[in-house]
Amino acid sequence: MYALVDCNNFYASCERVFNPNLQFSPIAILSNNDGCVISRSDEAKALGLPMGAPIFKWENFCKQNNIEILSSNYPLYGDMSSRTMEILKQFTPDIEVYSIDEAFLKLNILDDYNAYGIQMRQRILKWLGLPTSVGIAPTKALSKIANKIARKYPKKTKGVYVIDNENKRIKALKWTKLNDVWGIGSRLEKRLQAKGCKTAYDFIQLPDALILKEFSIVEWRLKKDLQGIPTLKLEEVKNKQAIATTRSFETTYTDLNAIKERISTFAARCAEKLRAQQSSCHSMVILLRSDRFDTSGKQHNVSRCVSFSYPTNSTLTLCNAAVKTIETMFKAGVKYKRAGVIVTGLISNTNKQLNFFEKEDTKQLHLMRAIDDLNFKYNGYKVKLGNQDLKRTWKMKQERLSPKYTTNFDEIIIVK
DNA sequence: TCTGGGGTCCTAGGACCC
DNA sequence: TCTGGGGTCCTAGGACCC
Repeated sequence: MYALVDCNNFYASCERVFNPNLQFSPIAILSNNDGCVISRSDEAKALGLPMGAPIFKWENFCKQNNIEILSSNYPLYGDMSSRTMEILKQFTPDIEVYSIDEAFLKLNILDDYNAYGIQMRQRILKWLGLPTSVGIAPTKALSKIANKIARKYPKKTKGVYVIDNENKRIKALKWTKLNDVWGIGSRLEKRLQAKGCKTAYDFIQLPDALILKEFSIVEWRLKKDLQGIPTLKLEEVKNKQAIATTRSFETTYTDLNAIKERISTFAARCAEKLRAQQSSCHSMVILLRSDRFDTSGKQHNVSRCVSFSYPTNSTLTLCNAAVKTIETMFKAGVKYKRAGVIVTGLISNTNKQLNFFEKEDTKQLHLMRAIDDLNFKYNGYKVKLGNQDLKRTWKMKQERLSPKYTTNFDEIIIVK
């Protein structure tokens, strides 16, 4: 059996743990740059504040309804997340950390799955103060649905729901709307509706042959999983395949130089992330996007891939390539709103293959180590390249940030 | 004035190989 | 008139996830 353990309203719940004043008030957490709402407490949901609401349009609404608005505090959430996962690992080593706030567990116990789920839930609540929902079923896709039921009916289920027989499975599938199925997004929902499907149950009535012919192997696997035939397995902990640094700008840019400065910083950040996990990349994708909300402006969305002759994690190499590439992508007259760098083809430093004709520049390796050491030592005062945004005229908007209670001694909670 | 960011997986099509 | 088949690798783009 598989269990899916999911923290309820994770970001909002993390804030509550350390700030009792928020215990009963509606809360909304904002995205980077304080742009839109990405997490809400149950009270805020009940008031009608939608997910993804751009805050500038909903500011008054929040004020009228006394919704507390907070900037996102990723150091706090990341730390609370790893504490949650540590607790779950006490129950089984077979765990897949699926996202910051949820994990799949493979359970091999003989009886009473419900009691087991209750135990997991209570331990996380008691030790961390975080409420969770637990769904248990024979497959991953079904455990997602069980989880949704537990979440939807907290009183009746006490936060834990187990699908352990055919009746429950069929009932759950008929209850689940297409769009609520894990793996069915809005596009797929439309295509399935055209086939006459409304619920997950309707979807699994479609014949295998039709699914393979008109959809793909992905949907076929999903169908099997929903039928109770385990097809989606627990994913091993594996190295990342890509590392990204992408941002929306706080304003739009029409000036190539400004974009070059930003893209150079994104590339530098990717290089730092690579070095931190002791790996290198052999290619890099540069993205450039115009303002999608500016309907009158010219739209221009491009991405371009660059390959290196041998795997690298040097800030110099990545920044230079990124800046050179962006020059070829930029179109004058377009208002650009977002850009990013993604490094792919990641390989561990210990077994990277060098090019036969070129020697790895060891000087650069030493330089990078020196830069990383300095940046670590003088936290906040970074050594940067000349083509990065040295003046740093922009800054991330985080006007309502809570303290880093668990990861910074200066911000630790004070008990009076 | 102000609309997130970081990932994964799949497919199609082209280039190239024997 | 007739011109194979099977494979890999790469890139771009789409869809989906939280």
